[in-house]
Amino acid sequence: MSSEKILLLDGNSLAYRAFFALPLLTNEHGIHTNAVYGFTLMLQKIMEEENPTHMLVAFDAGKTTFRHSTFGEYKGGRQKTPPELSEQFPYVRKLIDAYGIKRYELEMFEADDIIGTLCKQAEEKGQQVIVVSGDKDLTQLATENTTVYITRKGITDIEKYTPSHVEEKYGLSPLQIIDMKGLMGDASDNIPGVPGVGEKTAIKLLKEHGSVENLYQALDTVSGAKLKEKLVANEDQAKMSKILATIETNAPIEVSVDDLTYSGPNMEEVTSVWKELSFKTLLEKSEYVTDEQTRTEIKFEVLENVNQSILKDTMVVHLEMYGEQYHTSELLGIALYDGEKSYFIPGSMAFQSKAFCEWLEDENKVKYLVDSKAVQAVSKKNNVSLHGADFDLLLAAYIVNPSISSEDVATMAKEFGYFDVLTDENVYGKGAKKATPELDKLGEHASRKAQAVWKLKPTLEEKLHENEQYSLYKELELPLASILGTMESEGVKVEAKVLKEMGVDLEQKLLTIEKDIYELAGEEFNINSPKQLGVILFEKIGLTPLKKTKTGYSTAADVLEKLESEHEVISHILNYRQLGKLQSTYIEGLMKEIHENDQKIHTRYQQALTSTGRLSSINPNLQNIPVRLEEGRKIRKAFVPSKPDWVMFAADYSQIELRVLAHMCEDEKLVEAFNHDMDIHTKTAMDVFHVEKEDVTSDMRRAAKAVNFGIVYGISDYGLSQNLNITRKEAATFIEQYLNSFPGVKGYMDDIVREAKQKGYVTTILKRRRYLPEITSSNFNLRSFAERTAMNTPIQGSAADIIKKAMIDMAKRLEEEKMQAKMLLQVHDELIFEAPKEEIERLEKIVPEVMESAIKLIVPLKVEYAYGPSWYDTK
DNA sequence: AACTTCACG
DNA sequence: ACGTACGTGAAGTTC
Repeated sequence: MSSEKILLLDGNSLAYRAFFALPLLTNEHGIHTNAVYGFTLMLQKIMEEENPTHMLVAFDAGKTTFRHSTFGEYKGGRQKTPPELSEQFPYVRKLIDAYGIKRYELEMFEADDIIGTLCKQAEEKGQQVIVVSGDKDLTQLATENTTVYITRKGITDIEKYTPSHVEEKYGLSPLQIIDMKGLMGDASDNIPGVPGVGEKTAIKLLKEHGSVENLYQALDTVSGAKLKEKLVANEDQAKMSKILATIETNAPIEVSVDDLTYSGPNMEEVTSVWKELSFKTLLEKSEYVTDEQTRTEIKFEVLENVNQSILKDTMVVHLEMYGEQYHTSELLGIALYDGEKSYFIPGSMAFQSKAFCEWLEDENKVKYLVDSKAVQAVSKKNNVSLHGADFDLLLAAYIVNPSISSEDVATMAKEFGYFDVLTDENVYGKGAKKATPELDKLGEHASRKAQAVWKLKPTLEEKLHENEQYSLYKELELPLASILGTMESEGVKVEAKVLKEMGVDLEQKLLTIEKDIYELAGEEFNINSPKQLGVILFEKIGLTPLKKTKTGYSTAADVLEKLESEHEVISHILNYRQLGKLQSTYIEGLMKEIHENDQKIHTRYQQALTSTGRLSSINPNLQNIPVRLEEGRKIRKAFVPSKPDWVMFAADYSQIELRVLAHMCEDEKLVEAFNHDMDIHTKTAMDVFHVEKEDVTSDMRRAAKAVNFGIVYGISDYGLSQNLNITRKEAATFIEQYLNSFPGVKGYMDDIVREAKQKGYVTTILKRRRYLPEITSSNFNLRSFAERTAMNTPIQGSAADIIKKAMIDMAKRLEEEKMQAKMLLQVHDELIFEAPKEEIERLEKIVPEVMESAIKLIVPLKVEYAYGPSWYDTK
């Protein structure tokens, strides 16, 4: 017997199995990938275990097969292949090609028949044959030389059918499997068999008689009158069923076993398909990708300090910091790369180098960076201003696809097909084991990052151009990074004393409320534990639970508010929660973040995180400082100017999201409302409730306001009903009335969802993109969510575009006017400045002017502003 | 690390 | 029939 081993796979069946075994995964371009992924895992495993010399994947060619001429309803009544699966077949084929595996399909024949035919040919050649499928019918092919692998639950779990295993399982020979199918039929293929005969009876009959034909010859000896009757009545059908179940082993195929030699995968092509489909786990695990040996070696020179001679006109500069908190963390070293040579300067000495600082400041020296905002912030701390930032890897990757959202160079690089860099976690370790590596390793890591930036620049820039996003990236995000870095580094002064006094006061109040609650509850417990609180309220006191969470009773504020009249303790709990939040998050939390040296808080803006284009703020979050309730709003009294005789100045866009909506949908009434600067909620109430302005009650206005919010969020009757505490039906009526009153809005909502389905993504005014793979999902929830996102993202994202542009214009204007005023914070639709009193008059003119003209819409933008001795007073 | 709650736009 | 309003971050509890 030859040492050749042939692997014959049933492509359709395995892809089906994979599809139903795995949840519906998608990559960022909206392609479903679960079937391809599962197929890949099976393929990897089986090839590793079997090491075949020959391979083929067979596919079904079309709907009609030769079996249909025997039985028209063959495979009738089958559910249509879900579109989520059919769209994956091209990728399965592509992957097979990349592996260098032959594939074949033949008109009028099924994959089974191709496999059966090749199976016999291979056996004749003396090859060992392995057939892999998810379909048990294939077990009829098992012989001494052929083993049939059938997938079990999951994807990589297989059952191996040799003739003896078939015997063991059914008490039949492999060929008798066909007879068995003939008698019992097969619901999935719509093979009728003999009605009333199932697996048990079929096996029993075949054990006695051997085959369908023998059975019918000896029908008299069959015991059981009813059974005999059924067999007689369905003789033709049984014989036909057997024919249908028989795999053709003599199909007119045009390939022969000799064509199927397999010489191993082309891993470059395989990984490129993996990249396309975002198979991150496979890419990470792949030796090809992560093995030290396959990673190209890099050279870098360690320098004591920066000398003039290495500083070129164009370079990558990368600051390697310990962790992401660059405001406080240690600068471990600086990597420089000029396209040929890599340098690493350990420690923070580089900023001592006059040559380096001057080079950073020189706008004619072109810099490529990983994160230009971080470099700007750190530079500013060293009294240096970064100029000439020309490429920012983090921002470029984010604009191409905001869902990437990793700050790690290796993770970003991998997305774009570059693998010669390690993850920070790999180099530093994680959790308790996290530590700075030795100099060599650190230098190599930083240098690899620097080189990755250089190599990735053309790839990303090409992608940006292709998507028409280059100017969004280069003229909006990149200059903004520098401004944000400066704002972060500038920081905002916070009076610890003010917070502390509030804290003492709160402490007292909390203790009192705590005592009251314990008394009313009749026992002491942890009020901060929803679980314990739930037991007290809903079991001990016996209130009615109105809502449940995954883990138990919901004790969220909206639930408690509905129970307020039921028991006295509720209002105390709500009060306790409110004050507790202030104490822990805002008093204690913020005090921890005040820097010793300058009494300031330096937040970090995440410029490459949100999927809509907004910024986010962390360590601490300064975008959610209380304002709605007076007690909380007092926190803002601690936010003060950094210099005596300066004031805080805040300006915010009024109704920016609804104005953006008006701009995009061009609804006549909405546009007119803004052109006349009407109160938009009142106007909405007038149109929805068909009343005159004078007759709009406060409740009507409140409802209209909620509807407007709903419109911006991607309206749903349920959401609105929750918000307004009305029934879903009433909410649905509101929405209908709204959309009838503003037909342009309805048109926009319909169009944007249709567009998202067609393109797979939505865009903002400045061509920011968000991919929405789930918009074509057959899962109602996933699809609905994607549809609401499709409606909301262009609105929220365009508003983000506008304020970002305003920030750039504002920074420029302040510089041109040589003003001292500083932009300190951005809170989505507002900008907060500090300025000397003398500049206020000019700011009152400049800020609204600049913000209102940031981006021209078909409706005016409106800015309101206020100033005072603290952030609290800017109302 | 997941869940719940709540602060903001 | 399905069950959710969009986008965030931080704190505290529980597993």
